[in-house]
Amino acid sequence: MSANKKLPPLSPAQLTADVVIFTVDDGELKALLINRKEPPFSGELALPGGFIWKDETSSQAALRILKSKTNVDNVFFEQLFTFDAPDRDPRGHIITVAYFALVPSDILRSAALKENTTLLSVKNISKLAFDHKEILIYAIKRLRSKLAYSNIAYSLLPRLFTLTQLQDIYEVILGHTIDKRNFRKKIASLDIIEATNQKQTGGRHRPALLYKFKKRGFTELEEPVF
Amino acid sequence: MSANKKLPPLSPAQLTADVVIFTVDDGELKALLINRKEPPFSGELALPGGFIWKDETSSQAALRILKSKTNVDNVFFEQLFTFDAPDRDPRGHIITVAYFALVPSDILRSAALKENTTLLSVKNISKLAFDHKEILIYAIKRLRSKLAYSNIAYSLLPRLFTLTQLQDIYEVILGHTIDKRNFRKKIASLDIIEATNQKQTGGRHRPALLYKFKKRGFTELEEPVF
DNA sequence: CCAAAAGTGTTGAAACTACACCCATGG
DNA sequence: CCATGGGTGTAGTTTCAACACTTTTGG
Repeated sequence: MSANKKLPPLSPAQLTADVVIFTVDDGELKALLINRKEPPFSGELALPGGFIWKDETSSQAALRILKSKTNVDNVFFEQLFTFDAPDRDPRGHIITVAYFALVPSDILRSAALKENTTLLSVKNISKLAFDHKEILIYAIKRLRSKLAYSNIAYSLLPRLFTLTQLQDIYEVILGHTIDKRNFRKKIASLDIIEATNQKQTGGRHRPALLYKFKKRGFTELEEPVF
Repeated sequence: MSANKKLPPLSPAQLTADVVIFTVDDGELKALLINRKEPPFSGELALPGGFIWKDETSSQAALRILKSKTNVDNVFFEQLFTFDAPDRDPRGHIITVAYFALVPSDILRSAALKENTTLLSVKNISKLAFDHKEILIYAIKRLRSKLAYSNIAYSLLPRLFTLTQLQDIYEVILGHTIDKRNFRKKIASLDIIEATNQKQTGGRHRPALLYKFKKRGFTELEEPVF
């Protein structure tokens, strides 16, 4: 912010917001993608995103985009990184503030029923429009470290859930299996969830106790969960 | 990036880059600040920063600013966060991509001799121009977690240093003392530094062995250093 | 010889890892 | 009664935290 006597030409960049919307579904980490109908990159897959409007912050724009795709806005959501490589958009100097959000799979599955929208396992995403693959890789990395050091799993599960469902979230995102007894001991010691008196119904096996998060909102942890 | 049939008005934001330049000096964490000579916030302290020029990325702008203040550019440096609250700059909608850098204290001390430039302990920074206090607080938080999980201390020390100097870095930034023997055991187990055959001279006490980082470049660690 | 910082090991506590069997339900 | 996933404890190992004295130099 220092003053310049003779001002050099300033960057006329336009601003967009892109949102990586994750869920864990069917044992896989998936992201919501849009099948682009217009150039550039027509016919390719891209992250949901759009231009930031006047009198709107990037965070408001990202939330608007999230809500337009999923109808939810009370989920975990944070700014990731700003991408501004000069050649990232063929239309010119367009920079993007990337965000990521975590949404329970039942909500995202119905969202993906909309036209042009798909829910894809990150393992099967080979190429995306713009630099969106790079954004996605960055988002996965951030997701892993946030999951290990916070309670954000609350944002991937329904209000009531079983310990096995919770463990699946951790195993899928961290990418390795975890011993069931050790996982339960660790989660109990973190004091972030509590048992309810309800049980899961419908399985042909012993019904699981249902748990809930003590706080459905971001809480940082002192020690990692595996 | 979805196409809009009727485009709403887009944000005409201008872009700046601000850089939090840290050092550890005299047992304190300090940041390089500029005494502003022109409005807005004339006479107040601010982070070094400036408008992003045409055909320049935010990272290039931040490095340009860093180099103009310190004459170094081979130090640890990364993007922090993008701040775009609509009222953050009284001149209008100006958003900033914030970066942070770590510079050895001898270099920053001479840099701070320039006019309008000062090196201030973060404990003594009460108020800054714009939202720069918020940016500084965010940077300190990021610095703490990066320090604990990487080798970035290399960027705060000369090429050769003593174990006590290294320990001081950790104690000052993490904000608590560390047992000397435990610190040395932990650092040794991380395998990121190695002893040289040189010794520190000049103290009226037993000379300390000088060490160097095996790699002077960012390396992520698996386990935290305290 | 004195002051000052460098350097070095051990022990008890806590946390982590690996591991196997019984339980409750639906079909 | 069988298949399926739910639920639970212990022992060995590793890591962590606390703690005090000897060494080397300069003045």
